[in-house]
Amino acid sequence: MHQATRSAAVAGSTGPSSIEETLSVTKPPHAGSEGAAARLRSIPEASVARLAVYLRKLGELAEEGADTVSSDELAAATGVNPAKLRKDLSYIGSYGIRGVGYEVAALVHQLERTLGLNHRQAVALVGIGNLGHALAGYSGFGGRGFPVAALFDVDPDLVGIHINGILVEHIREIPRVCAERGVTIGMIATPAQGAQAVCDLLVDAGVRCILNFAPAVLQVPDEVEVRKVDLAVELQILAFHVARKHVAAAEQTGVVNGHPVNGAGRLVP
Amino acid sequence: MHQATRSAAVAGSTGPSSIEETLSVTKPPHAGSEGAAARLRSIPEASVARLAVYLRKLGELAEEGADTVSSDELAAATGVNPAKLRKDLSYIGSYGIRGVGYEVAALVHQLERTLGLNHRQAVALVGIGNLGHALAGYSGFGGRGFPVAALFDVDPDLVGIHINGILVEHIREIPRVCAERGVTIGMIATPAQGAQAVCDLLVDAGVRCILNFAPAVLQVPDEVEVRKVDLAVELQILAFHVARKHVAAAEQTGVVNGHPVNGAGRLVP
DNA sequence: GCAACTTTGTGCGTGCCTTCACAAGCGACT
DNA sequence: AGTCGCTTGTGAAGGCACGCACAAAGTTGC
Repeated sequence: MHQATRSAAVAGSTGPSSIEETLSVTKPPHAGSEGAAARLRSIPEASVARLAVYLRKLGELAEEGADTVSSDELAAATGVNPAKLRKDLSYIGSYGIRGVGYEVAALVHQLERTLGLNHRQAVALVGIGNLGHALAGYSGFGGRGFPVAALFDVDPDLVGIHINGILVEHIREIPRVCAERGVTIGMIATPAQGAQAVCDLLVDAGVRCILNFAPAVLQVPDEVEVRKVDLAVELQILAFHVARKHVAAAEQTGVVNGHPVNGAGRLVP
Repeated sequence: MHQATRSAAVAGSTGPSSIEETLSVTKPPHAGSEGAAARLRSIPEASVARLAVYLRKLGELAEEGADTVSSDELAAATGVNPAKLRKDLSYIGSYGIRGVGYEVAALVHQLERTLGLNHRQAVALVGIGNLGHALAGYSGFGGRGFPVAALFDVDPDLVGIHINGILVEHIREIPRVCAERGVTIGMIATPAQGAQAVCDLLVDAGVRCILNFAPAVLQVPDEVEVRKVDLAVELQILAFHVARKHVAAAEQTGVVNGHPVNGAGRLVP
């Protein structure tokens, strides 16, 4: 494929690069360094994803004027097992009060610190097509500490226009612009063909975390983190469940769309 | 919360409702029914997601005129361990030829059958805002067997207009329109506040699979499958990794942004 | 027809994630 | 001050998924 030094980034729910470091908690002495570094490294990827969900709900609760929440309340509101929630929160420290619950404000603060939201993360978006245009205008980003700092495309009709006050520049400007504006996160919303080239540009520009919307598998160096959002795959997973429910229902009645089926789910001729 | 009879649908990568059925392969005799139904039910959710990725790559290979692929080739192209790929494919049956590989055309056919793509899945999209508009115009759906059959919103300025030739209708029409057009999959791209109400309408209309883009946890009956795509959470996960890499780099040099840090990653005053 | 090579299919060990269950701790009430 | 009730934090167990490594099976070459 591309190069042997590159690792394929699948980046589903189980991130590969974070797992291999997990054993570092077993590292011999290095005594006294039980601080943020060691703790951050040991949080399971699955828990990190949920921490972000807790944080959002806590924000709502804070606006409603809540002082404290119990793990049961927060778990119910976020659709999570209460024990799992407590374990998730225990990864970032003991900020709960037994017999009372968690202090909302304090927990929000700690979660934001853990998730790196105390620093603004400048985001660059490449690919101003259908989806890219929507992402560029999505208010949910800037409002949550992820200002879109740069837009890129190759289409001469798009380069030069402004979206939400941000200039669309040619992708050849990626290295310069990303360095100037301190971009830490890149989003790729190009067609599949161009995705790898854009990814290489971002990596060369020093971007180490990438959110990939293109239906392509990106090859990146080990130190780069890629997460993939694949809408077509999401729909296909749902289609699988539609089919599953369909067959399950057929087993009950023995009929699919008016045609009898045998045990193998095939139409009986 | 809403009702006790509803289960919270988190639906990350590990779907809850599909797992609990997995033991059904151990179900006593029912001899001879080792067909599609039992097989479909026992495929792990993680594998289903990868099957969709394999299918896309196989489609490309077919266009390039490839007759067969080995598991090693396909695994490299999709960023997956070859053994894992073979195990994934084994869930849908033995369609490989030892010493040769997999016949591309046959495998595509079997994957499409398993993923329920041999039937067209009509999709309804609710919420024609920023993101919804992009989704409505996203060519990746219709081209892959997921025609957008209906669009809904509450905004009177949007109801009545056409997008890609499809009329935007008021959400109060959801029950009628979804039934008429045989909608099997719903996509929710509304703001968080309205998501639950829209979800209830879809469920009442008979939709059993939902893709939720709204930053809200939906409460649904057990028989409904919800998958969530949360862009803000994706970015926060990446922000976590930015922070992690940042601290890791600081441990190497002992310096963050020109400020010395101690083992806990805090600035030394 | 036989041997050597290639590739699939899978049994098995390992490790992560989840969940249960309970001890420890904190507050309130008497 | 002591006791009761509630909630956190965590040890331990079970389940699922991953990946190695090898046997089974088919193909190619002689």
